[in-house]
Amino acid sequence: MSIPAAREKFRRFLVQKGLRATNQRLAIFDAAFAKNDHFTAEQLLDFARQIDDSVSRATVYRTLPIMTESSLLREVDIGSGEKFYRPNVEGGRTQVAQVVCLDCDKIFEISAPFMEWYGSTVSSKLGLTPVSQRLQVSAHCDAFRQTGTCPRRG
Amino acid sequence: MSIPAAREKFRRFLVQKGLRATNQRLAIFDAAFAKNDHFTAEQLLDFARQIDDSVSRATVYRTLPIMTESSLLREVDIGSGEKFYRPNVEGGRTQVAQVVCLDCDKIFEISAPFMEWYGSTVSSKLGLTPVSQRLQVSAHCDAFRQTGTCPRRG
DNA sequence: CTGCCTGCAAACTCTTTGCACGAAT
DNA sequence: ATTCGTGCAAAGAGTTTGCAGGCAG
Repeated sequence: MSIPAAREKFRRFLVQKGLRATNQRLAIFDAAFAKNDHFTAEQLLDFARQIDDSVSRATVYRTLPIMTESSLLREVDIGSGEKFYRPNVEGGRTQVAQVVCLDCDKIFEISAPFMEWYGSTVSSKLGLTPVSQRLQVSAHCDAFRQTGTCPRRG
Repeated sequence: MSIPAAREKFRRFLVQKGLRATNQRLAIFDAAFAKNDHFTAEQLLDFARQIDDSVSRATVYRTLPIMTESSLLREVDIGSGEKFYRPNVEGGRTQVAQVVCLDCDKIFEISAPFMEWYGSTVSSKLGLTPVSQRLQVSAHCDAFRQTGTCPRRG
């Protein structure tokens, strides 16, 4: 999905929910989709303010759940105190796992379609219906261990 | 591993690390192992105080990492603001996935040995060495959806 | 116009930390 | 004795919320 198309989808989602397409919400959208990488709420605030300096922290925190619910953003919790978000360009149907490098502080995403099967199998045994599944691998960087620097770092 | 054996292991771990086997640390241990279920830091504090009412919140928070490092406890982060812990009776070698029921608020643990394989496979492609992996399934309770109550709730 | 949205700042939750006292070795 | 551990309370990080004014529909 292209960025303009996603922007239109966001607009439509807002209208459909009886919400208003304010400048701030659209600036936050643009900030989120300008970088194709993971970001925190704070980073998103900084960037959204470069587009519209009236955007406040509160509005960012209020907009993030809306964008997550509309599956324009995916929430990525790596258990580090703060949550990460990332544009969900594919449309949100793909199952992905995160590989978090403890040296680079980088988050890689890997397709992991078997997760869905696993969730269903395990849940049905417990009398549950799966909603979502998260697989996360924490790892150390080989290059960092050998040379003391990580090529991906920065 | 029996509870007395685990208690002895904890004592030995403390001594070996040059730490002291204080009454508070042992009360926290006893509280953690008295219930065979997940608990939060706050719940552990309550329960430890029933054993030794001099235990403070700070000491609980300072003791939890020690017990986690000694692999007597396992940390379970379901991305809900607060962390959960659970006695690691088997010894910590087993790979487990968590199934979290969104209706019951209960955490089930399921053996998932393939996770280790997955972590290694994916990490090596990225030039990383896996340290740990977490798989978590969020699900709704079928019984709750049909009857409005969940038998496991409470 | 009406009512949702906003920024601000205060509140909140969970966890960590500085300090002076207290206890284990 | 010495040194580490403790409770207390304050601080900290990240996020949420109450309120009075502002802007979209």
